[in-house]
Amino acid sequence: MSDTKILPATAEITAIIPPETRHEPGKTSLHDEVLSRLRDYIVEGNLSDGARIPERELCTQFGVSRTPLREALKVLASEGLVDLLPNRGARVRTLRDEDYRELFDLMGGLEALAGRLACESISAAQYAEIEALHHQMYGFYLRRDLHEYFRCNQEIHQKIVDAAGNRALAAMYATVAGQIRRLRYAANLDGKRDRWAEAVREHEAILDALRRRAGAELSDLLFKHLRNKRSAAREGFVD
Amino acid sequence: MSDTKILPATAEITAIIPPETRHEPGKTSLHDEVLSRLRDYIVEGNLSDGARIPERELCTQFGVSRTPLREALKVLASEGLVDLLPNRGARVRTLRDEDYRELFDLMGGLEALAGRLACESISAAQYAEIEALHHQMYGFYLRRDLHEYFRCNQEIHQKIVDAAGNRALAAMYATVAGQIRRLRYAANLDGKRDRWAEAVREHEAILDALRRRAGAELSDLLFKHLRNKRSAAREGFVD
DNA sequence: AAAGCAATTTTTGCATGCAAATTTGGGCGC
DNA sequence: GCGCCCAAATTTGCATGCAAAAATTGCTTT
Repeated sequence: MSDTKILPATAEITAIIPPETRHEPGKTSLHDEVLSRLRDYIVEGNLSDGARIPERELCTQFGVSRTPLREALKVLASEGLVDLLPNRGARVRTLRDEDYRELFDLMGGLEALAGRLACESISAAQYAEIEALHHQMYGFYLRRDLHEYFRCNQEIHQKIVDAAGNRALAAMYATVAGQIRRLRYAANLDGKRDRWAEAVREHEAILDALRRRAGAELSDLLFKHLRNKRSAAREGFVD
Repeated sequence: MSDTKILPATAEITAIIPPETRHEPGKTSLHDEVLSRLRDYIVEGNLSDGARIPERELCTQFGVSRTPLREALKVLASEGLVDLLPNRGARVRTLRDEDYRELFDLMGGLEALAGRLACESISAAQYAEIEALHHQMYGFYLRRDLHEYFRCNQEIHQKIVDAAGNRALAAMYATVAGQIRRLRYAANLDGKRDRWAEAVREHEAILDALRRRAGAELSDLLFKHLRNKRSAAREGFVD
């Protein structure tokens, strides 16, 4: 049996929408509401790979008609989260190894760019935040707290992207990160300690390059860091 | 004159779609049809910045109902080509200087990545193609044929992206290129000869790095090349 | 006349309807 | 039992209907 299955295909998605969200004054369109909810739901891995996305069922769960739901599905398909089969409905996109390989490289390219741009414009306060996160993360590494380490790690990378001050980049980064995030990581560390230690050393070099505002160097470090992450991901570990 | 007409408006909806598209094996849905037509139409600059996109009119022009058109608009909005104003329809997105700055940097980052990846996997034949294009482009430079030079230039950059062999990257590149392509360039070269000559030299360095499969170096050259292009674009010239 | 304002028209957002495509569930021959 | 075929049920793609939100128009008041 596949342990990637989080919900059975027929599982109830009931009560996703707290009733008040439909009446509240912050009146976003139903389309936007459905779009972000469904995206989050998929990104967070609540639907298994290749699972059929039943329009009618989701309509009742979200309390909307098919029109806004179908609009959301088209957008999610353009983001690469969903496959649309002509006359055969929508499915959660299944990413093969090759797709993950490409996405990690793309993420590496985007982070490399972010690092370079961040060096041009990062403020002292922004740098200090990242440095603080780095030390925090190091603490989790020493304590072997993988979960918290991972959270810190993600936040550091996100803050570098933010520091780049490029909204177009941030948007694309979010899309790629969303696709990758569906990958589940092994909690078992056996045989992965080396990679973890290496990742921490890489992060130290990254922080150092950022401190020196060494854009091209940081760019290179970040790409290579993601490359290594890509290899490690295949073993089920992501730093 | 408001010649926003894409297809002749026809009373009979059934007659609009060329028959072959309905029977063909590669039969696309109305949604996809409308999406790519409308995207091309906008990318090619046929609609002016900020122009209202009148649903009803486009529906008659494309010969479809509002449903597939609205689905296409949502996707185009997520691609950044269109702005959706709540209860007030869709407009062609107006990009300010700051947006172009960001997009050129993003493009630079993507091309930098493409160059690096291309160095890892490009075939001799692919390299030869690019080299041939480069020489062709040089010819147009010598003859001061800006239009053909520009076409060659674009093709070279596209071929580097293709050589990277990364579909996720290619898709993002296409999206960014689409947004940037709406920028119109001046045909007047006065005072831009220097930048043109510099761009040609940059291209020579790029080709040389690619020949040597010097990934990190090529990556850096490409980013800087795009940075210079970004500056030149503000003067109305793009190499 | 210009500014306000109410009535009308148009446009938008979403729900629903309908035909065509697909899936499902026998029944039948082998 | 196992495949095959065909009718019923479901699902999909798109058009249309309808109420609410703008935009437009025409009238009034100053």
